[in-house]
Amino acid sequence: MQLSPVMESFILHWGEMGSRWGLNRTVAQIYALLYVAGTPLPADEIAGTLKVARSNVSTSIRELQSWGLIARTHAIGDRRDHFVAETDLWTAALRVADARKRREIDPAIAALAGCLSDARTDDAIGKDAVARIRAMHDFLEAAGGWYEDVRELPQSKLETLMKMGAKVARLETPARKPKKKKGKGRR
Amino acid sequence: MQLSPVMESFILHWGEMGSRWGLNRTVAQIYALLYVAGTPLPADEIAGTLKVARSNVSTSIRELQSWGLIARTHAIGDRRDHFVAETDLWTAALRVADARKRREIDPAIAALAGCLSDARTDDAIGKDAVARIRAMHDFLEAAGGWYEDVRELPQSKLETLMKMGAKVARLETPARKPKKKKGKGRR
DNA sequence: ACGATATTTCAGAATATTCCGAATTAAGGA
DNA sequence: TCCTTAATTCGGAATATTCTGAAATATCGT
Repeated sequence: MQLSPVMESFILHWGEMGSRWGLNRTVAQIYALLYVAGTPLPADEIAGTLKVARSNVSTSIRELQSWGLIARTHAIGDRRDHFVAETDLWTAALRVADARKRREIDPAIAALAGCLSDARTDDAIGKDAVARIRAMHDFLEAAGGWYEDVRELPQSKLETLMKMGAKVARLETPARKPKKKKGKGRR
Repeated sequence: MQLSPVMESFILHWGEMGSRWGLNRTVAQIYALLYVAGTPLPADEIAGTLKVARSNVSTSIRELQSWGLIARTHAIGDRRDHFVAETDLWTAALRVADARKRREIDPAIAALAGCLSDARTDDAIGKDAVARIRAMHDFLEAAGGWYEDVRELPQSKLETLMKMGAKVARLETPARKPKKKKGKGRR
């Protein structure tokens, strides 16, 4: 696929960004390419466009699928798999959040629970240290529970909530000093 | 400092976890150590306890400070710097969120804005591709704006909101099918 | 079943990151 | 000031990650 200058720079920026969020460069770039392209692309064309090995694309695609960020499609008269990016950004963001919760938060909670359980037979640890570990466990559990609650809301509702911003809470704190902002108001 | 078995396992788990969130192992372990210790510790003792080079501690401490996760303190009659972890987890989480927004989200928005600006003179890019880039820009900007709104709320209000969970939105969607859950209800 | 094309696997090369330790700089105290 | 101790810097070693290219495997049409 022929990349225009802006597409190229978009993909490059995404590569950077992705690596800060725990994806590797290739994975991030493939998502970016599929996202701008907006049309299904076969693996070899992805490899050619991004100038990476075909095998690398194969691995990266598997990872993107594990995040739920791309889907496999087919074109008639073409045996090759084609891939499309999830272009709805709410959906994409929630997929990533789901995956991170499942892979990182949940195991962390479990590990902390394990620590707390072990702490009962560890006579070298202080009460307050245990209390701090418990605090962290409870904090993560509360955050996870909140996420699960919010996650069940329909997307439209989430969008509304986000547009409302802090107004939700303002209902309960009517008297607040007005926010001073230098830039032009958003939205 | 003498570590009990549970403390050690806590620190080890944190090292794992931290590396998934973009910190390196040493940085994460130092935070974990200071967090369980609950008391200020000098750099050389941190190095000794975690069995890492003193210089590594120096570097890692600088990074933890840049995240606002630890603070420097002093003990009378001791020339050495001592360090304490931020033990309030709300504060810590918000500090990390602030830093990530500033370091990652804001620059990404700027980069996308740059792409959009350049797109006006890029005649090889399609209208719909530009529209998708714009969609991503707007999405991030909306998320960032929401975060700024929410960020200004006092911590107590945030805690309340979190405890309320999805009930906030339920006010506006009164008729929902009851959630079926296998486990015991939380809280 | 066979050949053609598509995909995946994997060992090791290339690259990037983390970490150590020696050297340097900074900060007291006498 | 000079000596002692604390802290930092930084080159390069150790380690971890990513990427490639060749080989193996799978899939499809005939």
